[in-house]
Amino acid sequence: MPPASRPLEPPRAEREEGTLPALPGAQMGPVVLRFAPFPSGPLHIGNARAVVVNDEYRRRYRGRFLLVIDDTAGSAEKKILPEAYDLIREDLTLLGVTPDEVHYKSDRLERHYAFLPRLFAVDRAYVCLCDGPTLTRNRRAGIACPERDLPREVQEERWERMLAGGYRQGEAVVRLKTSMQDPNPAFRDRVLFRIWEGEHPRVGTRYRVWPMLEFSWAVDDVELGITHVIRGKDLVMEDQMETTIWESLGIRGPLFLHWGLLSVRDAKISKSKSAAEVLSGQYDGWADPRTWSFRSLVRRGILPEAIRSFILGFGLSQADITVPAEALYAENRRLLDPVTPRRIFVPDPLEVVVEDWPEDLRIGRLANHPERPDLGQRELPVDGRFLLPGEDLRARASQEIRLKDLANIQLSGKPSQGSWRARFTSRPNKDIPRLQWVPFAGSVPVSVLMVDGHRVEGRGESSLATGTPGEMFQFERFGFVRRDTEPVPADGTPRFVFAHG
RNA sequence: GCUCCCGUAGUCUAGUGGUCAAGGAUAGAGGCCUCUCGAGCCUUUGACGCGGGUUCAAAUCCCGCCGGGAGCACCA
Repeated sequence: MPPASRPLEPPRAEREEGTLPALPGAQMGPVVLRFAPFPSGPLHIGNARAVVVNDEYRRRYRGRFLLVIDDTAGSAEKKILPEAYDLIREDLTLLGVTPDEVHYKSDRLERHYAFLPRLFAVDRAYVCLCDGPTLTRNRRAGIACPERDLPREVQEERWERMLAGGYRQGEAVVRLKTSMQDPNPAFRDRVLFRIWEGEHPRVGTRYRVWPMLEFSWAVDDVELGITHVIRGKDLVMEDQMETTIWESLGIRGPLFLHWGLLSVRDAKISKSKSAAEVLSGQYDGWADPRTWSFRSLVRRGILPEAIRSFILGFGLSQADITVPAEALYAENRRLLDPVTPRRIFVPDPLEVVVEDWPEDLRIGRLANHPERPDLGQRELPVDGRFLLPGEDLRARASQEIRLKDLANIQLSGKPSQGSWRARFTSRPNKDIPRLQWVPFAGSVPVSVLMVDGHRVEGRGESSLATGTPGEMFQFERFGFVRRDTEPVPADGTPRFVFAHG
């Protein structure tokens, strides 16, 4: 009968609830949320908030969660990456989020086209024939475009001509009539449609007139029945645009809610840089830890549940925040620690020979978990020759140290001929530095991929040689690791990925 | 510069006029543990940006200031 131990199930699922405020005007059932990524790469930690918060509200209100791939034409700086369509869907699955519906912006152009005449009808849109620089200059100066007040018939005719290919890229745009005197220069007669003659990865060259984000959403949020748009406050001007459009038509749209900017201090979230490094082969694919993609986090053994509670802990505050990755690790550690077996890994191993090793001490018994006797133990044969972590060894060159769970030894200064000498002192536990060890004979090479992309090589206990990809261990005095799902290299060295300490 | 947003401990967050001499998490410090100087457990340090007002009473409401951030694209 094992003594009292921790519960088997990961603790504190209950902590998850209650951190997000109630959704204004929401009722059970009819709530419809959306997550709308631009397909330029896989989802990364920066998208986590949008996914988790919207999904959380879906769960709470038993509503619907729509994935709307925001794949309008983009720009030179923001290019669609064709494979991102699949990557994004896989990443949602990784997080345990299943969209109720999936839509593609690029499938909806006809709807956007069909909507625009409603704005002509209320005299709130016009076709502007200024070139780009002129448009910008006039906007800044508050000067109206000469085409602005041409009659509706002319606007509609020019619109038809745009659709028919009568203008080249850059020659015409459709603009919303707000006011050229609006105090916010950015808000003066923003562009609704522009011409783009490139080839789209999904719809090819079928369309040449593309809506801007704000207009497409003014249409889609209403047509898709979105009730709440919850996203970062960097998009507030888009709210204003949508609202302006709806008000001019007497349409009632969804409610907008925002959170402030979240940056993870230790994660350089440069999506474009990551993409470049991945595509050039500098990085180890989209799951390279340096990308901070969802898949890289999962590869490291960060549980979706940890990402969830990490995010939900921020609530919906509009303050801009910078959090250390440690906060995410703390969530993960809390879930992992109670259930994760311990193993021995010795980084940068150095040989230590204990010359007077006792004859009768031939087996080391190590608990698989310090607080879970029910998880059993394993036995390691010992003979006086060990591998110890180099860094610790050098720092304790002539001290007495404890081989954790085994015996105490006195190190005798500097190494000779590549190995260190030591004398056996005693067996019982002692309050001296405790180091992890592995028998010199019967250990295996182990490689651990760290967050910065470098590998720590070392030796581990022999049981690490084989196992199931994805299994988690805590390497004592090293950190939590996950057996890599990438193929084992030709030399057979088992590979792990470092999660955190 | 203009528009908008935000300001509770090192960091993140709870708090919507009294029950707050401000709660939690994480980090820090100290201790514990038949044994992780990197896990765990316990204890502990530490905060309402500043100045005015309103009120019997303000972290909570109002004004000003200071500080921080975002946006200002024919990108999303």
